[in-house]
This record gives sequence, C-alpha cells and structure tokens, in this order.
Amino acid sequence: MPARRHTAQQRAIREALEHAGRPLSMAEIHQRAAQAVPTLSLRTAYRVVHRLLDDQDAVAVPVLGQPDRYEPAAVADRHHHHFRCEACDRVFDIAGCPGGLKRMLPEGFELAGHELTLWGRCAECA
Amino acid sequence: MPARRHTAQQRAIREALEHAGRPLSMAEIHQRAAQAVPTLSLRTAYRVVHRLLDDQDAVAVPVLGQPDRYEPAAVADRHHHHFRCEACDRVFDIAGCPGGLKRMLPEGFELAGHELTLWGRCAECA
DNA sequence: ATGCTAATGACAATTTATTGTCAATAAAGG
DNA sequence: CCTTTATTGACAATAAATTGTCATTAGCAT
Repeated sequence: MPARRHTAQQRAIREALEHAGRPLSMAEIHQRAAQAVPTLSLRTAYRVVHRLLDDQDAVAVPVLGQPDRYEPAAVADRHHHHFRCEACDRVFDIAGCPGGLKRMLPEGFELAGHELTLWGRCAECA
Repeated sequence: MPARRHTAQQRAIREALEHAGRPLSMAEIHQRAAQAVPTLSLRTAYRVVHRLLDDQDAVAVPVLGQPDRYEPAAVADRHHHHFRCEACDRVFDIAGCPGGLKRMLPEGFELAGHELTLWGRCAECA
C-alpha cells in the first residue's frame, strides 16, 4: 500500500465537511474547500471524498432524485434524519426518529435500515 | 388539443402498472408491457408513462440513488411508504405511517411532506 | 537539498437516464 | 375504404454526474 501524503486540498475538504453542520453535495464541498485552496479541482474533491468514504471518515447521505450529499462519520454515527428545504435546496440534519417501524412490515420481511426525509421550507425561507 | 387515440401499447403499459402491486421502474414497465406488445419500444414507455403522470393517472415514486419508479394514482392516493429489498432491488408498498413528524422539526420550519423508505430483505429473499 | 512517487489538475471519456427527430404506421371519423 | 394526423419505433442527441488518463506538482524520507 502506497504511503499517504497530506495536502492542503485534503485538509480543506475535511474542514469544509466538518464545519458545514449539514450534509453537502459534491459541488458544495468543492466550492467551500476552494475558498481555502482556490486551485482545488472538482476532480480532486471527488477523489478526496471517496477516500474519506473508504476510510469511514465520512458517509453518503442519499437524497431523493439527486446525487448524494456527504457528512462526517462522527455526525452520521448519531442517528438522525434529514429535512430538505424546497426553496433553497439545502438539506438539514434533524434529530430524533419515529419508532415502531418494524411493526409496519409484512410477515417475513427483515428490516435492515431506514431513511426518513422531511421537506418543506426552512426557517430562513419560510 | 389533438384528439387522443387509444393503442395497444398504452393499454399494455397501464395494465402493467395496475397489475404490478408495487412501484415499477421505467425498465420494468417496458419489460412487462412488452410481453403483451413485443414491439413496444422503451421510448414509447417513457411517452405513455409521462402522459399518465400529466393526466394524474400515475405518480412517480422517488427512490434513493435511483431513477423514479411509478405506480397508479389510485394506489398513491392511499398514503403509504416503501420498502426496498436489498437482495432483489424490488420496491414494495407498505401501509401505515409514523406520526408526530412535525414535532421533530426546529422552530420555524414548515413541513410540506415526507418520505420514508425502509430497506432490508423481503420475505422471499430472507 | 535530492529523489521517489503520491497527489493533483486539465480535459477527455464514460455512464446512465432521458429526450429530440422524423419517417413509417395505424386509429378513428367521414 | 380513405384521409387525416396522433402515435410509434429507430436512432441520434442530450444532460448531468462521475471517472479515466497522463503530464506536472509537491510531500516527505533520506
């Protein structure tokens, strides 16, 4: 396995994710990290985020009808859900989780996970 | 507005949707309807499904990280959620709905809708 | 400082889903 | 049966996200 080298690009992307407070799209990650490293290419954003995913330092947040967003693993480890604002298209983390999901399933179905997305307007856009 | 003409293709697609009992992808719709009308093209499946959507005879069922599936409006009118089998990738309708979602939101957020997807293994694959 | 090579950036290429185009076909009214 | 034109199928074209390639840059061990 090749030796790892730390770069300004990698740090900028990790910090963009950590400071966001909400899941970011690849484009958002690129934009934000590019403020610290203006030469940062979108190609590198893809590469670094993928390495973060491989290393379990970040997780993908699927969004209905859109490409995945990403958030730090530390955030994802605290089970939560998401709210997407229809006006500004931002996705927010929402604490809490409805219970009793297993009871919704027909006989014989095995529940491995679930995803709940709420949508509407965020406080800022409402 | 141009006069409508009924065709075997249209009927095959409508019946495929109605007899499926679960949301179908565009490819699934095409495959199934093509059993009744072997010359049916995927292009026509897109056209007919879009007309069904325009006419509110069908609705799109968004799926995380995948293109929409479709189901008859009559089914969608009864509020429900979906279960995706990780083994066979089929999506099933699930009756019931967790309540109290509005209480999960921060102050000022307006809830317009929600989507809940459960996943795991269906009875057949488990 | 020097050398090795991991990491990057530019840009082409791919992938997957969907849509545009247009000649050929066929539904429905006269 | 004929005519009109909505509908279809073949195929090209697009759109958007992601990935491949490769010459250049720059970490870091020596």
